[in-house]
Amino acid sequence: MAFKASHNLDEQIAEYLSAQIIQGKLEPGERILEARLAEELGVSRGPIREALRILERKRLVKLIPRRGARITEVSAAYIEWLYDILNELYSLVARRAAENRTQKDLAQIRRSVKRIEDCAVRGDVPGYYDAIFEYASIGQQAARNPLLDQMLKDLEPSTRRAQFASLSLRTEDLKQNVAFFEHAARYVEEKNGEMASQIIRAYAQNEKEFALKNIGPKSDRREHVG
Amino acid sequence: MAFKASHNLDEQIAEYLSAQIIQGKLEPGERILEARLAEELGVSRGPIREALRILERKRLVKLIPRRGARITEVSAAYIEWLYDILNELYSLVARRAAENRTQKDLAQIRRSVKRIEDCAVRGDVPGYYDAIFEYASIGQQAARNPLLDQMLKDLEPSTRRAQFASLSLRTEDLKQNVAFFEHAARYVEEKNGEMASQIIRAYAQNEKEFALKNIGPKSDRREHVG
DNA sequence: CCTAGAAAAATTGTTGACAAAAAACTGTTG
DNA sequence: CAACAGTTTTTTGTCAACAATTTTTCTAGG
Repeated sequence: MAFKASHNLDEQIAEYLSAQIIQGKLEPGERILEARLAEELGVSRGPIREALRILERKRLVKLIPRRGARITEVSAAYIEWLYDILNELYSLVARRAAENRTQKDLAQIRRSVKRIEDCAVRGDVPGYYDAIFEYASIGQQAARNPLLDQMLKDLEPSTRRAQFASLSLRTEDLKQNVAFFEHAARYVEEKNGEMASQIIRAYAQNEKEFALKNIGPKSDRREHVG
Repeated sequence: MAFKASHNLDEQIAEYLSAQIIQGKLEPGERILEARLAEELGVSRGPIREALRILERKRLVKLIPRRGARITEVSAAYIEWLYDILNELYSLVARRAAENRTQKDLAQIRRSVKRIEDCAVRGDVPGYYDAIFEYASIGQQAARNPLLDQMLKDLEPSTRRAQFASLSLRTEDLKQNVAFFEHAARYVEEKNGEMASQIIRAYAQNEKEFALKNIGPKSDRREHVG
Protein backbone atom coordinates (compact mmCIF):
# COMPACT_ATOMS: atom_id res chain seq x y z
CA MET A 1 0.00 0.00 0.00
CA ALA A 2 2.66 2.48 -1.00
CA PHE A 3 1.80 5.99 -2.07
CA LYS A 4 3.92 8.16 -4.31
CA ALA A 5 5.12 11.26 -2.60
CA SER A 6 5.28 12.96 -5.97
CA HIS A 7 1.57 13.43 -6.07
CA ASN A 8 0.08 14.75 -2.87
CA LEU A 9 -0.26 12.26 -0.08
CA ASP A 10 -3.34 13.73 1.52
CA GLU A 11 -5.45 13.43 -1.61
CA GLN A 12 -4.23 9.93 -2.34
CA ILE A 13 -5.01 8.85 1.18
CA ALA A 14 -8.43 10.51 1.08
CA GLU A 15 -9.14 8.75 -2.20
CA TYR A 16 -8.05 5.41 -0.81
CA LEU A 17 -10.10 5.74 2.37
CA SER A 18 -13.03 7.05 0.40
CA ALA A 19 -13.17 3.87 -1.65
CA GLN A 20 -12.85 1.73 1.47
CA ILE A 21 -15.73 3.52 3.15
CA ILE A 22 -18.01 3.50 0.10
CA GLN A 23 -17.47 -0.22 -0.36
CA GLY A 24 -18.18 -0.86 3.28
CA LYS A 25 -14.75 -2.25 4.03
CA LEU A 26 -14.58 0.27 6.80
CA GLU A 27 -17.72 -0.02 8.87
CA PRO A 28 -20.01 2.82 9.92
CA GLY A 29 -19.31 3.92 13.46
CA GLU A 30 -15.78 2.56 13.30
CA ARG A 31 -13.04 4.73 14.67
CA ILE A 32 -10.02 5.70 12.58
CA LEU A 33 -6.80 5.82 14.58
CA GLU A 34 -4.31 8.20 13.05
CA ALA A 35 -1.22 6.40 14.31
CA ARG A 36 -2.33 2.95 13.21
CA LEU A 37 -3.39 4.12 9.77
CA ALA A 38 -0.18 6.10 9.40
CA GLU A 39 1.92 3.04 10.04
CA GLU A 40 -0.28 0.90 7.81
CA LEU A 41 0.20 3.30 4.90
CA GLY A 42 3.82 4.06 5.67
CA VAL A 43 3.37 7.81 6.10
CA SER A 44 3.37 10.16 9.05
CA ARG A 45 0.28 11.45 10.80
CA GLY A 46 0.30 14.85 9.12
CA PRO A 47 -1.10 13.77 5.76
CA ILE A 48 -3.54 11.41 7.52
CA ARG A 49 -5.05 14.33 9.38
CA GLU A 50 -5.43 16.34 6.21
CA ALA A 51 -7.05 13.39 4.46
CA LEU A 52 -9.52 13.10 7.33
CA ARG A 53 -10.47 16.73 6.88
CA ILE A 54 -11.16 16.03 3.20
CA LEU A 55 -13.32 13.06 4.15
CA GLU A 56 -15.16 15.18 6.67
CA ARG A 57 -16.08 17.61 3.94
CA LYS A 58 -17.48 14.73 1.90
CA ARG A 59 -19.34 13.60 4.99
CA LEU A 60 -17.72 10.18 5.08
CA VAL A 61 -16.27 10.71 8.53
CA LYS A 62 -17.23 12.82 11.49
CA LEU A 63 -14.39 14.61 13.26
CA ILE A 64 -14.80 15.36 16.93
CA PRO A 65 -12.07 17.51 18.49
CA ARG A 66 -9.74 15.55 20.75
CA ARG A 67 -11.55 12.30 20.17
CA GLY A 68 -10.73 11.52 16.62
CA ALA A 69 -12.58 10.44 13.50
CA ARG A 70 -15.43 8.00 13.05
CA ILE A 71 -17.01 6.64 9.90
CA THR A 72 -20.46 8.16 9.50
CA GLU A 73 -23.62 6.05 9.42
CA VAL A 74 -25.86 5.62 6.41
CA SER A 75 -29.22 4.96 7.94
CA ALA A 76 -32.54 4.90 6.14
CA ALA A 77 -33.18 8.33 7.60
CA TYR A 78 -29.92 9.61 6.17
CA ILE A 79 -30.86 8.37 2.73
CA GLU A 80 -34.16 10.22 2.96
CA TRP A 81 -32.35 13.39 3.98
CA LEU A 82 -29.81 13.02 1.21
CA TYR A 83 -32.26 12.40 -1.58
CA ASP A 84 -34.52 15.17 -0.37
CA ILE A 85 -31.61 17.48 -1.06
CA LEU A 86 -30.41 15.82 -4.26
CA ASN A 87 -33.94 16.14 -5.59
CA GLU A 88 -33.86 19.91 -5.25
CA LEU A 89 -30.30 20.36 -6.40
CA TYR A 90 -30.50 18.14 -9.48
CA SER A 91 -33.83 19.62 -10.42
CA LEU A 92 -32.08 22.99 -10.37
CA VAL A 93 -29.30 21.55 -12.50
CA ALA A 94 -31.84 20.34 -15.05
CA ARG A 95 -33.54 23.71 -15.30
CA ARG A 96 -30.32 25.66 -15.65
CA ALA A 97 -28.83 23.16 -18.07
CA ALA A 98 -31.93 23.54 -20.23
CA GLU A 99 -31.40 27.30 -20.20
CA ASN A 100 -27.67 27.43 -20.74
CA ARG A 101 -26.66 24.35 -22.69
CA THR A 102 -24.57 24.82 -25.81
CA GLN A 103 -24.37 22.52 -28.82
CA LYS A 104 -21.15 21.16 -27.41
CA ASP A 105 -22.88 20.24 -24.16
CA LEU A 106 -25.61 18.47 -26.11
CA ALA A 107 -23.08 16.38 -27.99
CA GLN A 108 -21.45 15.33 -24.73
CA ILE A 109 -24.79 14.51 -23.16
CA ARG A 110 -25.77 12.32 -26.12
CA ARG A 111 -22.50 10.46 -25.90
CA SER A 112 -23.04 9.95 -22.20
CA VAL A 113 -26.56 8.60 -22.68
CA LYS A 114 -25.13 6.10 -25.11
CA ARG A 115 -22.57 5.01 -22.55
CA ILE A 116 -25.30 4.52 -19.94
CA GLU A 117 -27.29 2.47 -22.45
CA ASP A 118 -24.27 0.27 -23.23
CA CYS A 119 -23.75 -0.51 -19.57
CA ALA A 120 -27.45 -1.18 -19.10
CA VAL A 121 -27.67 -3.74 -21.91
CA ARG A 122 -24.42 -5.37 -20.82
CA GLY A 123 -25.74 -5.53 -17.27
CA ASP A 124 -22.59 -3.80 -16.07
CA VAL A 125 -23.88 -2.33 -12.82
CA PRO A 126 -20.72 -0.56 -11.56
CA GLY A 127 -20.20 0.82 -15.05
CA TYR A 128 -23.78 2.01 -15.08
CA TYR A 129 -23.26 3.97 -11.88
CA ASP A 130 -20.03 5.49 -13.14
CA ALA A 131 -21.84 6.43 -16.32
CA ILE A 132 -24.74 8.16 -14.58
CA PHE A 133 -22.31 10.17 -12.48
CA GLU A 134 -20.58 11.21 -15.68
CA TYR A 135 -23.96 12.14 -17.13
CA ALA A 136 -24.72 14.16 -14.01
CA SER A 137 -21.32 15.84 -14.19
CA ILE A 138 -21.87 16.90 -17.79
CA GLY A 139 -25.27 18.28 -16.84
CA GLN A 140 -23.68 20.19 -13.99
CA GLN A 141 -21.16 21.71 -16.41
CA ALA A 142 -23.96 22.71 -18.74
CA ALA A 143 -25.88 24.36 -15.91
CA ARG A 144 -23.08 26.93 -15.53
CA ASN A 145 -23.21 27.14 -11.77
CA PRO A 146 -19.78 26.13 -10.45
CA LEU A 147 -20.88 26.35 -6.83
CA LEU A 148 -23.74 23.95 -7.47
CA ASP A 149 -21.36 21.70 -9.35
CA GLN A 150 -18.92 21.67 -6.46
CA MET A 151 -21.61 20.98 -3.87
CA LEU A 152 -22.93 18.03 -5.83
CA LYS A 153 -19.41 16.71 -6.29
CA ASP A 154 -18.94 16.88 -2.54
CA LEU A 155 -22.13 14.86 -2.13
CA GLU A 156 -21.11 12.25 -4.68
CA PRO A 157 -19.33 9.93 -2.22
CA SER A 158 -22.35 9.98 0.06
CA THR A 159 -24.58 9.16 -2.86
CA ARG A 160 -22.35 6.35 -4.00
CA ARG A 161 -22.34 4.99 -0.50
CA ALA A 162 -26.13 5.01 -0.37
CA GLN A 163 -26.20 3.19 -3.70
CA PHE A 164 -23.50 0.67 -2.94
CA ALA A 165 -25.58 -1.47 -0.61
CA SER A 166 -28.17 -2.05 -3.33
CA LEU A 167 -25.58 -2.54 -6.06
CA SER A 168 -25.83 -6.30 -6.26
CA LEU A 169 -29.61 -6.21 -6.58
CA ARG A 170 -29.50 -4.08 -9.70
CA THR A 171 -30.00 -6.51 -12.56
CA GLU A 172 -33.33 -6.17 -14.33
CA ASP A 173 -34.42 -2.60 -14.19
CA LEU A 174 -31.37 -0.86 -15.62
CA LYS A 175 -32.75 -0.79 -19.14
CA GLN A 176 -35.95 0.84 -17.99
CA ASN A 177 -33.98 3.62 -16.36
CA VAL A 178 -32.22 4.56 -19.55
CA ALA A 179 -35.46 6.09 -20.75
CA PHE A 180 -35.22 8.67 -17.96
CA PHE A 181 -31.87 9.92 -19.15
CA GLU A 182 -32.95 9.99 -22.77
CA HIS A 183 -36.03 12.00 -21.92
CA ALA A 184 -34.17 14.42 -19.70
CA ALA A 185 -31.59 14.93 -22.43
CA ARG A 186 -34.35 15.52 -24.96
CA TYR A 187 -35.97 18.18 -22.77
CA VAL A 188 -32.65 19.87 -22.14
CA GLU A 189 -32.14 19.99 -25.89
CA GLU A 190 -35.60 21.52 -26.34
CA LYS A 191 -34.82 24.00 -23.55
CA ASN A 192 -37.82 22.75 -21.63
CA GLY A 193 -36.40 23.13 -18.14
CA GLU A 194 -39.65 22.46 -16.36
CA MET A 195 -40.05 19.03 -17.91
CA ALA A 196 -36.37 18.18 -17.61
CA SER A 197 -36.46 18.88 -13.90
CA GLN A 198 -39.62 16.84 -13.49
CA ILE A 199 -37.98 13.83 -15.10
CA ILE A 200 -34.99 14.17 -12.84
CA ARG A 201 -37.19 14.38 -9.77
CA ALA A 202 -38.98 11.22 -10.80
CA TYR A 203 -35.67 9.42 -11.32
CA ALA A 204 -34.32 10.59 -7.98
CA GLN A 205 -37.46 9.36 -6.27
CA ASN A 206 -36.90 5.99 -7.94
CA GLU A 207 -33.28 5.81 -6.83
CA LYS A 208 -34.16 6.77 -3.31
CA GLU A 209 -36.70 4.00 -2.99
CA PHE A 210 -34.25 1.51 -4.40
CA ALA A 211 -31.54 2.57 -1.98
CA LEU A 212 -33.98 2.35 0.92
CA LYS A 213 -35.19 -1.11 0.06
CA ASN A 214 -31.77 -2.57 0.76
CA ILE A 215 -30.95 -0.70 3.90
CA GLY A 216 -33.93 -2.08 5.73
CA PRO A 217 -36.23 -0.30 8.16
CA LYS A 218 -33.57 0.38 10.80
CA SER A 219 -34.05 4.12 10.66
CA ASP A 220 -32.00 5.09 13.67
CA ARG A 221 -32.95 8.74 13.75
CA ARG A 222 -31.71 9.31 17.26
CA GLU A 223 -28.07 8.58 17.91
CA HIS A 224 -26.93 9.53 14.45
CA VAL A 225 -23.21 9.99 14.07
CA GLY A 226 -23.40 12.09 10.94
CA MET B 1 -3.55 38.13 18.98
CA ALA B 2 -3.06 35.23 21.39
CA PHE B 3 -5.14 32.08 21.20
CA LYS B 4 -5.82 29.75 24.08
CA ALA B 5 -4.38 26.33 23.52
CA SER B 6 -7.06 24.90 25.79
CA HIS B 7 -9.70 25.16 23.10
CA ASN B 8 -8.59 23.92 19.74
CA LEU B 9 -6.31 26.18 17.80
CA ASP B 10 -7.52 25.23 14.34
CA GLU B 11 -11.12 26.23 15.03
CA GLN B 12 -10.10 29.45 16.75
CA ILE B 13 -7.89 30.37 13.83
CA ALA B 14 -10.56 29.45 11.31
CA GLU B 15 -13.06 31.60 13.21
CA TYR B 16 -10.64 34.50 13.30
CA LEU B 17 -9.79 34.31 9.62
CA SER B 18 -13.43 33.79 8.74
CA ALA B 19 -14.36 37.10 10.35
CA GLN B 20 -11.47 38.83 8.59
CA ILE B 21 -12.56 37.51 5.23
CA ILE B 22 -16.26 38.25 5.69
CA GLN B 23 -15.48 41.82 6.72
CA GLY B 24 -13.21 42.27 3.76
CA LYS B 25 -10.09 42.87 5.83
CA LEU B 26 -8.48 40.14 3.80
CA GLU B 27 -9.00 40.86 0.16
CA PRO B 28 -10.37 38.46 -2.44
CA GLY B 29 -7.59 36.92 -4.48
CA GLU B 30 -5.06 37.58 -1.75
CA ARG B 31 -2.69 34.79 -0.91
CA ILE B 32 -2.36 33.43 2.61
CA LEU B 33 1.19 32.49 3.54
CA GLU B 34 1.26 29.81 6.19
CA ALA B 35 4.58 30.82 7.72
CA ARG B 36 3.77 34.51 7.93
CA LEU B 37 0.34 33.89 9.46
CA ALA B 38 1.80 31.33 11.87
CA GLU B 39 4.29 33.85 13.19
CA GLU B 40 1.65 36.58 13.32
CA LEU B 41 -0.62 34.42 15.47
CA GLY B 42 2.19 32.87 17.47
CA VAL B 43 1.43 29.28 16.53
CA SER B 44 3.08 26.71 14.31
CA ARG B 45 2.05 25.91 10.75
CA GLY B 46 0.14 22.76 11.62
CA PRO B 47 -2.99 24.37 13.04
CA ILE B 48 -2.87 27.00 10.29
CA ARG B 49 -3.13 24.30 7.67
CA GLU B 50 -6.07 22.70 9.41
CA ALA B 51 -7.79 26.04 9.71
CA LEU B 52 -7.34 26.57 5.98
CA ARG B 53 -9.03 23.25 5.30
CA ILE B 54 -11.98 24.40 7.41
CA LEU B 55 -12.15 27.65 5.46
CA GLU B 56 -12.00 25.72 2.20
CA ARG B 57 -15.06 23.77 3.22
CA LYS B 58 -16.86 27.05 3.89
CA ARG B 59 -15.66 28.24 0.51
CA LEU B 60 -13.84 31.25 1.90
CA VAL B 61 -10.50 30.14 0.52
CA LYS B 62 -9.42 28.03 -2.37
CA LEU B 63 -6.60 25.55 -1.74
CA ILE B 64 -4.37 24.57 -4.61
CA PRO B 65 -1.87 21.79 -3.91
CA ARG B 66 1.70 23.02 -3.66
CA ARG B 67 0.74 26.62 -4.24
CA GLY B 68 -1.14 27.54 -1.16
CA ALA B 69 -4.38 29.25 -0.26
CA ARG B 70 -6.11 32.21 -1.79
CA ILE B 71 -9.16 34.15 -0.62
CA THR B 72 -12.06 33.38 -2.94
CA GLU B 73 -13.78 36.08 -4.96
CA VAL B 74 -17.35 37.20 -4.46
CA SER B 75 -18.33 38.38 -7.90
CA ALA B 76 -21.82 39.24 -9.04
CA ALA B 77 -21.87 35.90 -10.80
CA TYR B 78 -20.99 34.13 -7.58
CA ILE B 79 -23.86 35.83 -5.77
CA GLU B 80 -26.24 34.64 -8.47
CA TRP B 81 -24.94 31.09 -8.15
CA LEU B 82 -25.19 31.20 -4.39
CA TYR B 83 -28.71 32.54 -4.20
CA ASP B 84 -29.87 30.17 -6.89
CA ILE B 85 -28.93 27.38 -4.50
CA LEU B 86 -30.11 29.07 -1.31
CA ASN B 87 -33.46 29.56 -2.99
CA GLU B 88 -33.93 25.84 -3.47
CA LEU B 89 -32.49 24.81 -0.15
CA TYR B 90 -34.40 27.28 1.99
CA SER B 91 -37.58 26.57 0.12
CA LEU B 92 -37.08 22.92 1.06
CA VAL B 93 -36.47 23.96 4.64
CA ALA B 94 -39.74 25.88 4.66
CA ARG B 95 -41.72 22.93 3.31
CA ARG B 96 -40.25 20.43 5.71
CA ALA B 97 -40.51 22.79 8.65
CA ALA B 98 -44.19 23.22 7.87
CA GLU B 99 -44.57 19.43 7.90
CA ASN B 100 -42.53 18.60 10.96
CA ARG B 101 -42.63 21.61 13.28
CA THR B 102 -43.63 21.00 16.89
CA GLN B 103 -45.23 23.46 19.30
CA LYS B 104 -41.82 24.03 20.79
CA ASP B 105 -40.42 24.97 17.38
CA LEU B 106 -43.28 27.41 16.89
CA ALA B 107 -42.55 29.11 20.19
CA GLN B 108 -38.90 29.54 19.22
CA ILE B 109 -39.81 30.87 15.82
CA ARG B 110 -42.15 33.43 17.30
CA ARG B 111 -39.46 34.59 19.69
CA SER B 112 -37.04 34.87 16.81
CA VAL B 113 -39.44 36.93 14.71
CA LYS B 114 -39.77 39.29 17.64
CA ARG B 115 -36.00 39.63 17.81
CA ILE B 116 -35.83 40.44 14.11
CA GLU B 117 -38.53 43.03 14.56
CA ASP B 118 -36.68 44.64 17.47
CA CYS B 119 -33.53 45.00 15.42
CA ALA B 120 -35.51 46.35 12.49
CA VAL B 121 -37.17 49.12 14.46
CA ARG B 122 -33.90 49.97 16.21
CA GLY B 123 -32.19 50.09 12.83
CA ASP B 124 -29.56 47.66 14.13
CA VAL B 125 -28.36 46.21 10.85
CA PRO B 126 -25.72 43.75 12.12
CA GLY B 127 -28.16 42.59 14.78
CA TYR B 128 -30.80 42.16 12.10
CA TYR B 129 -28.53 39.84 10.11
CA ASP B 130 -27.61 37.83 13.17
CA ALA B 131 -31.30 37.55 13.95
CA ILE B 132 -32.29 36.29 10.53
CA PHE B 133 -29.56 33.65 10.66
CA GLU B 134 -30.93 32.58 14.02
CA TYR B 135 -34.42 32.47 12.50
CA ALA B 136 -33.07 30.38 9.64
CA SER B 137 -31.28 28.07 12.05
CA ILE B 138 -34.46 27.49 14.04
CA GLY B 139 -36.31 26.72 10.83
CA GLN B 140 -33.57 24.29 9.85
CA GLN B 141 -33.95 22.53 13.19
CA ALA B 142 -37.69 22.29 12.68
CA ALA B 143 -37.24 20.83 9.21
CA ARG B 144 -35.63 17.74 10.76
CA ASN B 145 -33.03 17.22 8.06
CA PRO B 146 -29.60 17.43 9.72
CA LEU B 147 -27.77 17.12 6.42
CA LEU B 148 -29.63 20.09 5.00
CA ASP B 149 -28.97 21.97 8.21
CA GLN B 150 -25.26 21.26 7.99
CA MET B 151 -25.02 22.24 4.35
CA LEU B 152 -26.73 25.54 4.99
CA LYS B 153 -24.48 26.19 7.98
CA ASP B 154 -21.48 25.60 5.71
CA LEU B 155 -22.88 28.18 3.30
CA GLU B 156 -23.53 30.75 6.01
CA PRO B 157 -20.12 32.44 5.80
CA SER B 158 -20.46 32.79 2.05
CA THR B 159 -23.90 34.27 2.52
CA ARG B 160 -22.68 36.68 5.16
CA ARG B 161 -19.88 37.71 2.85
CA ALA B 162 -22.32 38.44 0.05
CA GLN B 163 -24.40 40.51 2.44
CA PHE B 164 -21.55 42.36 4.08
CA ALA B 165 -20.83 44.67 1.19
CA SER B 166 -24.40 45.99 1.25
CA LEU B 167 -24.56 46.17 5.02
CA SER B 168 -24.12 49.91 5.28
CA LEU B 169 -26.86 50.57 2.76
CA ARG B 170 -29.48 48.78 4.80
CA THR B 171 -31.40 51.50 6.62
CA GLU B 172 -34.93 51.99 5.40
CA ASP B 173 -36.27 48.70 4.19
CA LEU B 174 -35.64 46.52 7.24
CA LYS B 175 -39.11 47.03 8.67
CA GLN B 176 -40.71 45.98 5.40
CA ASN B 177 -38.80 42.71 5.46
CA VAL B 178 -40.13 41.73 8.86
CA ALA B 179 -43.44 40.98 7.18
CA PHE B 180 -41.77 38.17 5.21
CA PHE B 181 -40.67 36.39 8.35
CA GLU B 182 -44.02 36.85 10.04
CA HIS B 183 -45.84 35.42 7.04
CA ALA B 184 -43.51 32.49 6.66
CA ALA B 185 -43.86 31.72 10.36
CA ARG B 186 -47.64 31.92 10.04
CA TYR B 187 -47.66 29.46 7.14
CA VAL B 188 -45.34 27.09 8.96
CA GLU B 189 -47.75 27.21 11.89
CA GLU B 190 -50.68 26.42 9.58
CA LYS B 191 -48.64 23.61 7.99
CA ASN B 192 -48.98 25.26 4.63
CA GLY B 193 -45.55 24.32 3.23
CA GLU B 194 -46.31 25.47 -0.28
CA MET B 195 -47.01 29.04 0.77
CA ALA B 196 -44.20 29.10 3.31
CA SER B 197 -41.70 28.10 0.65
CA GLN B 198 -43.09 30.69 -1.74
CA ILE B 199 -42.58 33.43 0.81
CA ILE B 200 -39.03 32.32 1.41
CA ARG B 201 -38.30 32.29 -2.29
CA ALA B 202 -39.60 35.82 -2.61
CA TYR B 203 -37.42 36.96 0.29
CA ALA B 204 -34.35 35.26 -1.12
CA GLN B 205 -34.95 36.94 -4.46
CA ASN B 206 -35.11 40.27 -2.63
CA GLU B 207 -31.89 39.62 -0.76
CA LYS B 208 -30.10 38.56 -3.90
CA GLU B 209 -31.00 41.74 -5.70
CA PHE B 210 -29.91 43.79 -2.74
CA ALA B 211 -26.58 42.02 -2.54
CA LEU B 212 -26.05 42.46 -6.27
CA LYS B 213 -26.79 46.16 -6.25
CA ASN B 214 -23.72 46.85 -4.14
CA ILE B 215 -21.29 44.62 -5.88
CA GLY B 216 -21.73 46.39 -9.16
CA PRO B 217 -21.80 44.88 -12.64
CA LYS B 218 -18.27 43.48 -12.58
CA SER B 219 -19.42 39.92 -13.15
CA ASP B 220 -16.06 38.32 -13.85
CA ARG B 221 -17.38 34.93 -14.92
CA ARG B 222 -14.10 33.86 -16.46
CA GLU B 223 -11.07 33.75 -14.20
CA HIS B 224 -13.05 32.92 -11.11
CA VAL B 225 -10.96 31.72 -8.23
CA GLY B 226 -13.80 30.01 -6.40
C1' DC C 1 -20.07 -7.01 43.84
C1' DC C 2 -20.23 -2.24 42.72
C1' DT C 3 -18.50 2.52 42.68
C1' DA C 4 -15.06 6.44 42.92
C1' DG C 5 -10.94 7.90 42.17
C1' DA C 6 -5.98 7.58 41.08
C1' DA C 7 -2.48 5.82 38.04
C1' DA C 8 -1.22 4.12 33.49
C1' DA C 9 -1.80 3.71 28.63
C1' DA C 10 -3.39 5.26 24.42
C1' DT C 11 -4.60 8.97 21.38
C1' DT C 12 -4.94 13.51 19.57
C1' DG C 13 -2.83 18.29 19.39
C1' DT C 14 1.20 21.03 18.50
C1' DT C 15 5.79 22.09 17.37
C1' DG C 16 10.26 22.76 14.89
C1' DA C 17 13.27 20.78 11.51
C1' DC C 18 14.14 19.13 7.07
C1' DA C 19 12.82 17.82 2.02
C1' DA C 20 10.68 19.01 -2.23
C1' DA C 21 8.60 22.00 -5.21
C1' DA C 22 7.42 26.63 -7.02
C1' DA C 23 8.53 31.37 -7.71
C1' DA C 24 11.76 35.03 -8.15
C1' DC C 25 16.03 36.54 -9.65
C1' DT C 26 20.20 36.95 -12.67
C1' DG C 27 23.04 37.01 -16.23
C1' DT C 28 23.50 35.50 -21.13
C1' DT C 29 22.32 35.24 -25.86
C1' DG C 30 19.85 36.03 -30.17
C1' DC D 1 14.81 44.16 -25.49
C1' DA D 2 12.74 39.54 -25.15
C1' DA D 3 13.41 34.76 -24.36
C1' DC D 4 15.86 31.49 -21.93
C1' DA D 5 18.69 28.53 -18.66
C1' DG D 6 20.67 28.19 -14.33
C1' DT D 7 20.74 29.71 -9.57
C1' DT D 8 18.88 31.44 -5.39
C1' DT D 9 15.06 32.31 -2.45
C1' DT D 10 10.61 31.48 -0.87
C1' DT D 11 6.92 28.48 0.19
C1' DT D 12 4.50 24.23 0.77
C1' DG D 13 4.85 19.14 2.00
C1' DT D 14 6.35 15.68 5.24
C1' DC D 15 8.25 13.85 9.24
C1' DA D 16 9.39 12.57 14.09
C1' DA D 17 9.31 14.09 18.77
C1' DC D 18 6.94 16.09 22.56
C1' DA D 19 2.74 18.01 25.19
C1' DA D 20 -2.02 17.80 26.46
C1' DT D 21 -6.06 15.27 26.73
C1' DT D 22 -8.95 11.32 26.80
C1' DT D 23 -9.72 6.54 27.67
C1' DT D 24 -8.65 2.47 30.02
C1' DT D 25 -6.97 -0.07 33.81
C1' DC D 26 -6.28 -0.80 38.47
C1' DT D 27 -7.13 -0.29 43.34
C1' DA D 28 -9.45 0.90 47.71
C1' DG D 29 -13.57 1.55 50.14
C1' DG D 30 -18.30 0.84 50.86
